[in-house]
Amino acid sequence: MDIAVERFARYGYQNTKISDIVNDAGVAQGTFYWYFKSKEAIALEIIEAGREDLLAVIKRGYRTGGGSVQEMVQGSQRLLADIFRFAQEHRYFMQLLLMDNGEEEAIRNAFRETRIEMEDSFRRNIERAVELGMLPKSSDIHIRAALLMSLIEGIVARWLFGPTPSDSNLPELAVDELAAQAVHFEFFGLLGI
Amino acid sequence: MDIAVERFARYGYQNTKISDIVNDAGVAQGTFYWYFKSKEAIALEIIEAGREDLLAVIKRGYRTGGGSVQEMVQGSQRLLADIFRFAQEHRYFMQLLLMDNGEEEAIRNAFRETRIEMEDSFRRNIERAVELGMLPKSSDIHIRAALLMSLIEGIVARWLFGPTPSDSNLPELAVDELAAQAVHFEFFGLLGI
Amino acid sequence: MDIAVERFARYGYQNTKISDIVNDAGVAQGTFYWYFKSKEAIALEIIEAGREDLLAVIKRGYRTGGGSVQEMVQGSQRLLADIFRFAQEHRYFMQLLLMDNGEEEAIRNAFRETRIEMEDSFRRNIERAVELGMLPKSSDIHIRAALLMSLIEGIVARWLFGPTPSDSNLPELAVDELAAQAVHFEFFGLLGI
Amino acid sequence: MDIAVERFARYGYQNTKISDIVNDAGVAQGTFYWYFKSKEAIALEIIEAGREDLLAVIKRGYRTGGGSVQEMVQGSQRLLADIFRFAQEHRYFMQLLLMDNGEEEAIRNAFRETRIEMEDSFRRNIERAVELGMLPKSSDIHIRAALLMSLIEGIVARWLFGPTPSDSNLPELAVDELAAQAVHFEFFGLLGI
DNA sequence: GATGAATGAGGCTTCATTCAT
DNA sequence: CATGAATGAAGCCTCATTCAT
Repeated sequence: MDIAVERFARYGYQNTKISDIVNDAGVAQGTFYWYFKSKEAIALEIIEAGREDLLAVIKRGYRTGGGSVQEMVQGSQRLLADIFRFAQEHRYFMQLLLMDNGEEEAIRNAFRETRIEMEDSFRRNIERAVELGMLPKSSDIHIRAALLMSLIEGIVARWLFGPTPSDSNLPELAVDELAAQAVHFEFFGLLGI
Repeated sequence: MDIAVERFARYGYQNTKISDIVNDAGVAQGTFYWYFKSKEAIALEIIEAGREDLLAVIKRGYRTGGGSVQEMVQGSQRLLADIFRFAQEHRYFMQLLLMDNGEEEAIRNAFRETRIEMEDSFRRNIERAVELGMLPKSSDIHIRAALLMSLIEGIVARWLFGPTPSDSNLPELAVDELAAQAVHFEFFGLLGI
Repeated sequence: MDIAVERFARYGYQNTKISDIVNDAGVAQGTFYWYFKSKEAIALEIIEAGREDLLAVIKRGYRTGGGSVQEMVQGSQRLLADIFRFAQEHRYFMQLLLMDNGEEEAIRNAFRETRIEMEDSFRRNIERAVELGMLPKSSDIHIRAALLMSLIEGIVARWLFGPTPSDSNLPELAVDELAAQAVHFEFFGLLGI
Repeated sequence: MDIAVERFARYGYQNTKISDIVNDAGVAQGTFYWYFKSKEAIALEIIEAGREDLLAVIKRGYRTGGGSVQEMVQGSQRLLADIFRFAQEHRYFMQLLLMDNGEEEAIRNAFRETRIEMEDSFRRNIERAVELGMLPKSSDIHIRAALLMSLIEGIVARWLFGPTPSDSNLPELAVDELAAQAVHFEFFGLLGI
């Protein structure tokens, strides 16, 4: 699965031949089919495993127990840092999750659902913060969650998978710096102090 | 090209057969090759045409001639509205641009460059605003541009191509409402008044 | 289709590779799929064509307009001779029809139905003869038809496709001789005059 | 072997995987190869066992010690009944014997030889009856045997393995009734009293 | 310009058989 | 005797591209 996820991310699902995977793995073609029902099956297993790990990270990051705005911002920054760290450690999975709007129905859906669950977590987070009076009420919580999720997806994709202009230091940013910048934008926007 | 871009967007590049395109077009298979050198060639032509149109919209939107913060915000909102309108009218091209990180090297690069140019436009916009003292100085302009671009890409993708939760009214939002929400988040973040 | 039917009959459906057929035909592998949807499809087309021809022969052979027993026997002999001649001229199709209780569901059914139609024709023939008083009434017309059909199938299979003992002259028998022998057994049995 | 013969008969030799057989048997794949050299080997063993049993039945049935025509008919009916009973009790083997003109050379030949031996037994029977003056002389004893064998094969196949028209009572016939009908046709034909 | 038949390389999957334990 | 993981050859089918007309 490690070999497969890397190849899927680097060269694409369709461009990855079973023969590539088994060659890398040093086993025979038939051996693949002892462990996986099909090419699609291994992709779905990869997604499922990644999904669980990622959602666990997000779930663990929820420590919104009320408190000051500053504490909320710090909490958010911690969560983003966790997510970014996860992305760094599972870069091939994240590349697929963020960038592969693949051509295979089932696979696309599996990724899609993972992202929906992720966005949902953020939405619940925002909701709670609104209830606690830490964030202003807004007509559509969903749009805020969508904007936040867009932010995270986009910034991670650019951070890890480029491309970035040559004079940008984004790729070299440490996890905590990136989280600081992102969370700042998240709460204060371009105009924020 | 209209037929092809729709099929590419709906079913994917690899899942679109030349025979599908020509069937829809009502011509023979060989005819395709009179007009396009290859399957890749038509994709690249599609991208090139879309790229020009899109960048023209963005270029036209630049009317930042200094002024108050409010004017800047209004200008930005106008630009976003223009972009959203373009996306609405060229939904298949936008779907490919935003969601197809395809498997074909050349095609992926063509999309990628278009997005880089787009992001670059935003970066220059921000730079100018900083120079004019309308936005606070920041260590990395690129990151701000990346965050802004992420915002726009993510929100357009969700707005037009879903999926969105059933209780979200995002898909029904009018161009101007969406632009208002996005620009508000852009400048003030979640906490913004 | 001629090439395919021969290979199917000689070596079996499963043992016949598409590459065998196209090699014999002197065309490329892909060309096969321009004319036939699949390997199964060509088999079904072969069966359909053979079925129509065969049933046409049987239908044409019905000239039972009443008359003496001798005329009935002669009519039956003519019909059998027609069938045997057809079998001789379509030996590969007949070999499949009579001997291939193949492994492919759809193909087996297609052959099966053809044989059912054939047996049905014989049953109607017998029925008419009984109505005309030319044959004794019998509890089960179906069994008589089954016995008659068995006779024809078995004798044709042995005549054309062997194996026969070395001292049997069955394979060398002319169509009319074979028909005479078969019809004699049909009407009079082993004890018949 | 019981499991294998059933699967071979129901789904075909080629459609039966070794893994199917061992799964049904509740043993491991490798175990199969401790008992049988190959897939073909088990098929040949199945055929050999069935062949011996079947020929024993036929041999036992020979009690033609001269006598009246009526006694001859009764003897024949007893033999057919024995064969039909055997077929009923070994339906999967019989299905293969009668209907599987399989694709595997060796297997096809093994079945073929069994049927030749069977037909040979009938031929010797007829010969003796002719010598004893109980049956009329005929130019070709082989053809008579072939016709008789065809009769038996065809009627057993239809009786046990269908298909039969819905208004036929053939499938419900008891062994003795079937034997009576068949032997009647055998000796007297369609016209026989 | 247009047609559509022909090409052929390439990939996923199956499954009988082997073999180390 | 038994296990079950591993092997790898083989075949059906797809589809971008070509080309004679």
